[in-house]
Amino acid sequence: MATIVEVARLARVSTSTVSHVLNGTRNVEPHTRKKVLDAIEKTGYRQDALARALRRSRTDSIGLVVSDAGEPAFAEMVHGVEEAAAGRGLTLILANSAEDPEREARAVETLLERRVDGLILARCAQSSAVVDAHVAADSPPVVLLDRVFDGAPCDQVGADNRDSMRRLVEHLLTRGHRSLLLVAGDTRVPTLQERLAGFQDATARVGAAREAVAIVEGPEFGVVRAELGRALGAQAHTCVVAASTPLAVIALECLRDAGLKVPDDVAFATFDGFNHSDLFQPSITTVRQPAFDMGVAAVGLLLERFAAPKTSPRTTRLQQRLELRSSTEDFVLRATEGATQDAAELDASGA
Amino acid sequence: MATIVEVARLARVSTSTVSHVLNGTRNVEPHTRKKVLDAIEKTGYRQDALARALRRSRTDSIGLVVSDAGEPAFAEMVHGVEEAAAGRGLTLILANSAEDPEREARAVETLLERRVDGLILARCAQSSAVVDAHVAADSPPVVLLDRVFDGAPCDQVGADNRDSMRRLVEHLLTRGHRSLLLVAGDTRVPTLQERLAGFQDATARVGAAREAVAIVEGPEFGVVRAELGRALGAQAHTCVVAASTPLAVIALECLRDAGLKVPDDVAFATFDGFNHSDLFQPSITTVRQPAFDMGVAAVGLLLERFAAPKTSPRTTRLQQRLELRSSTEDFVLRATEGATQDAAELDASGA
DNA sequence: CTGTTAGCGCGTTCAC
DNA sequence: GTGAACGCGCTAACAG
Repeated sequence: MATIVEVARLARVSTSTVSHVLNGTRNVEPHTRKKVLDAIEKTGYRQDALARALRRSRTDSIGLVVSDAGEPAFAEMVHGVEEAAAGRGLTLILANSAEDPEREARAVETLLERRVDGLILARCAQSSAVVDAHVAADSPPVVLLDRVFDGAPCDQVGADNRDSMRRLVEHLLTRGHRSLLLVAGDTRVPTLQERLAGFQDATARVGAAREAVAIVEGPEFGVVRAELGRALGAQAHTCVVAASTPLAVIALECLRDAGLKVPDDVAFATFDGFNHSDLFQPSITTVRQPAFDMGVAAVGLLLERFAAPKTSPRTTRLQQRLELRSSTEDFVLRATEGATQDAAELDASGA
Repeated sequence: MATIVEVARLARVSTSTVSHVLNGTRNVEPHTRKKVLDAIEKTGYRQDALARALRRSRTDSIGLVVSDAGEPAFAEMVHGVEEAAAGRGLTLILANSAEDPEREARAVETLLERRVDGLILARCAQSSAVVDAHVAADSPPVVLLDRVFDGAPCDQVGADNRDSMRRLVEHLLTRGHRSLLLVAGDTRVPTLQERLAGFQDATARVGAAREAVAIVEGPEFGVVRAELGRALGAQAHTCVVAASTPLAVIALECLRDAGLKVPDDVAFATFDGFNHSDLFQPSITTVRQPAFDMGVAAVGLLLERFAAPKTSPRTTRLQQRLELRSSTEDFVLRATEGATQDAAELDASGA
């Protein structure tokens, strides 16, 4: 590979002139400029981003660490981040922690060694103190993605999980459901914690029938599955709500094993959801995360942070879309008087 | 950030000793070693990957360009590449060409500027000559992923598309189908070209009923959709086969619009497919691409290429899994004599 | 076993 | 408008 020196020699100018032609950083006579460009063409010269970065102490790259590259929602965030980054001339270094705090810490370390200009982190459930330290140190700037929390010392992009879950459950209540089962999962994860809170917000309003509301939570998928199986046997719920796609998979499997059909026997709704839900049965009511846009927004925050390093941290919450489908809409409640009455009240109160 | 010089000063040794402690590249006395480690601890020193790479002329990074980061199959490949790369101490720079030759060329250029040690390319349909040139130049080493072709001047990882399609169609023929419709898509894409060839391999054996076999191809999804709508109206096919997930989506929509139910009115099968197909109806017979493993294999080839730069290019074809589901298995052919007879023949011939 | 030093390729002063 | 020279932080070759 040709270097800038060879280009300069061939063009009979100094390396600094070549550099200035390349970067447009000062005026150069059209004639010499042409000589330089010709020499570049002739030698097939290509800038060395390494040397350039070393000298400028800027890499024009950002790092992204996701907690589960296999999950479609995260894949979409990656997609969004790549799109936005490429659009701004930033290259993307991608790492996957696979929900392993140790791998996450190593990934962050590697990215810092590579001197990324900024860092976007979708942290894992039990993120290590090492990572926290870097987040707080904030050099380079960090944006937390998806799993955000109040009072974080840096910029964040999340979804309005609590609100969306509340809206979803209120809708279900309006339709007359009183016996709901939430598959909440690992509530140490902020996202799932927020969704649980939203569920409680909504169900708290129906004091009377509250004993009919059940919540299955736990960090282990196996445990959740077992408990869910028990819960489904113990009581007939009219609607099951899953707080994420993996949990929805477990729930749907459990329902199938229990011989319960959606929506004939029980209604069903989930967060995140499945692609192309409209094409398949059961067609599932879904709170859809704007995953791509969240990735884009994260890059946006990072760039604004580059421009204004001192301003105080901001949190962006993107709105989720409630996609109503037959899994809840076609479920026919055998209306008891109480339920119908409650529903009427809720409607009247404008939920 | 502390540099190696400060560490050396604090430890009262030379920078080269620090370097050797860091890299384990020569023996150093336990005592001085400890001094160095303490100094590193105290200063919070971290290696600068940029300077290191510049000096060693190796970045320990690889570049990956995919043609559609939004497609789950590619997302899985990315996942596999990341996993394998991280496992070998390589960081991954990701770019998405979004099926745009120009973006692809820019992405490759950027990765070369960043001096990646190797390049993995899932090229877009109309890959530019610029990219071809780099592939041929082979510095750094290139591995073609997914969209491979005979006689490529570099290593490749693909799937056995032709074989798998042949197996799928032979299975369908065995079940008595004679009137098949293939949604082939953009046959300039090697993958789809191979699947089309496999389809023809299999159907060529049933000479008699051949006029019943239809193929819808074309680079534009919109055109495919329109043609498919016409084809479905023109003739009653017993089975529709989609050559990829996006095509499957179009096909399922067209079938729905035509009022045809899967599998009651028509059987259906696809390549790549949808996640969690077992949980939904229609539950679709799918030729599943080992996307993750393909990503892993690509990194493997790259590493072997690092070790042996001169050996001639190799192509790895990973086997695809045929997942039979109710979309084909529950379809009941109103058996004409001819069909049953043909099926018996095929069975006897051991397809 | 340890230190000195040259340069990897570039951008950027500071002179002219 | 142009060029010479320095240094970003590190490793490798050589010297002791």
